Amino acid sequence: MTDEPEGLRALKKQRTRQAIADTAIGLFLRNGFDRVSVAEIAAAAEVSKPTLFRYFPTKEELVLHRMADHLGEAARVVRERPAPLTPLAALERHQLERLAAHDPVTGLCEEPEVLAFMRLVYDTPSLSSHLLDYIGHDIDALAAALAEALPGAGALAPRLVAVQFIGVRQELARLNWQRLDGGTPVEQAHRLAVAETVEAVALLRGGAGGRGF
Amino acid sequence: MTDEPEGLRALKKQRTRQAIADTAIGLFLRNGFDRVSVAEIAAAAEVSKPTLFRYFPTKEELVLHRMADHLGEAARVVRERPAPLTPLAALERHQLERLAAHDPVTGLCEEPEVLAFMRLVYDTPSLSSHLLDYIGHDIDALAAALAEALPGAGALAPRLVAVQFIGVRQELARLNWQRLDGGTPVEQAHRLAVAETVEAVALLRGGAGGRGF
DNA sequence: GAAGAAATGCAACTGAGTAACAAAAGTATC
DNA sequence: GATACTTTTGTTACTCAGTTGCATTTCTTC
Repeated sequence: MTDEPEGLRALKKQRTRQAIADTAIGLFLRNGFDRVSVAEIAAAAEVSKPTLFRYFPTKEELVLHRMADHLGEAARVVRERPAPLTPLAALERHQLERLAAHDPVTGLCEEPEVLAFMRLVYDTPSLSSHLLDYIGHDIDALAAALAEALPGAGALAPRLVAVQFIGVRQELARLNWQRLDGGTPVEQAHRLAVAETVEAVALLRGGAGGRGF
Repeated sequence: MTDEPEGLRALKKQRTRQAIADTAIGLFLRNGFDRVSVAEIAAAAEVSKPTLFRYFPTKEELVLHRMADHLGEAARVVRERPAPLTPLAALERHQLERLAAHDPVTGLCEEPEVLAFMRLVYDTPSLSSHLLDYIGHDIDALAAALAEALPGAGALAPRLVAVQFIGVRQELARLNWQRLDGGTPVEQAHRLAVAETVEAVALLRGGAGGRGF
């Protein structure tokens, strides 16, 4: 999976990177993103400011890199789907599985640290703004995978479907988090999330026309 | 429409604002967004730096405020649609009208300054990133209008349809611009844009299921 | 025309991000 | 195990976006 170039040097790099990110997120959660300076973070992590920026290109990346792992997940799901499944069916199944596992990417995770982390991202404009950039790459990847899966569909439809699916997925994740953060019990939130996911995919599959739109 | 609080003071304010924005965009088009500092802009516009920031909250706004006029247009179209039209039908008709008028918002405008302006926005990461924030507000407004138009639809479906429509509209606009910027003649680009708009709305209305997704 | 309000300029500041260069630490070679 | 080489780090100083406080000018109002 991930290259482990081994050696003492690489090990220390990983540790430093982890230490910086942990320190930063800890401070952000305690005091708010805008009220912590990178200089403070660097000092708390016992590292100089230039070093900090050698590990993370921007202040926002200190937070958002944790979400980068799941980038391109939708595209992978489409590519690796078993033969009988349509792309949308595979995406739906995968999404339901992630919901059942209470995976943070779905927004449905009751862990207090995760909830606080998501609140940090959603409540900080510069973070949620940057998050949209990530999502853009996700759309690109999914569009490519869809075009590959349906060679006869042209270039436009896959792109549009990718925009729609990723947009909807993101919207549902935000909704899931909002409910949990608002105090809704997990089991209830999970039932709602499942129902909404099924409804959303049905909407994507069957269109909005039949519903009066 | 727009308040005109009259008076010599208000007039000068409008003029100053216009002068600052024009100066800034001129410099950006000439040298690139990242290679012009706000200090330069302020100097060229014969204004101090704090004054510049009293008119525009960020460097990006100097460019993007020109797109703010059309914010909430989709929501308005839905609210003011004539009785027999469904929301999607009204949005489609309006979009086709804007295309016929070669309205810059559609991306289909051959004016060299407009083309260059859009290139500036699309090719500058911090600008296209900020543009997404605008679009977010557009989605919110359309979601509200759709929920109003279909009281029985619940809260979820209107939101999802809004996400889908605005996302798709944006994608098509980018495509239109790319073609014109790449040298495609306007008439041809217009025909393609019309066809794609119709196809996109058909996709939204009828769903992706029937197309193998 | 004078009093009050609003807009501007000036100077100095904070905070993100970068560049140059020197010091230190890890790796490889004999 | 010392030596030469490469990578990582710290220090200092810088650029640039955006802000603040205060004095000054400019418009409005009476």
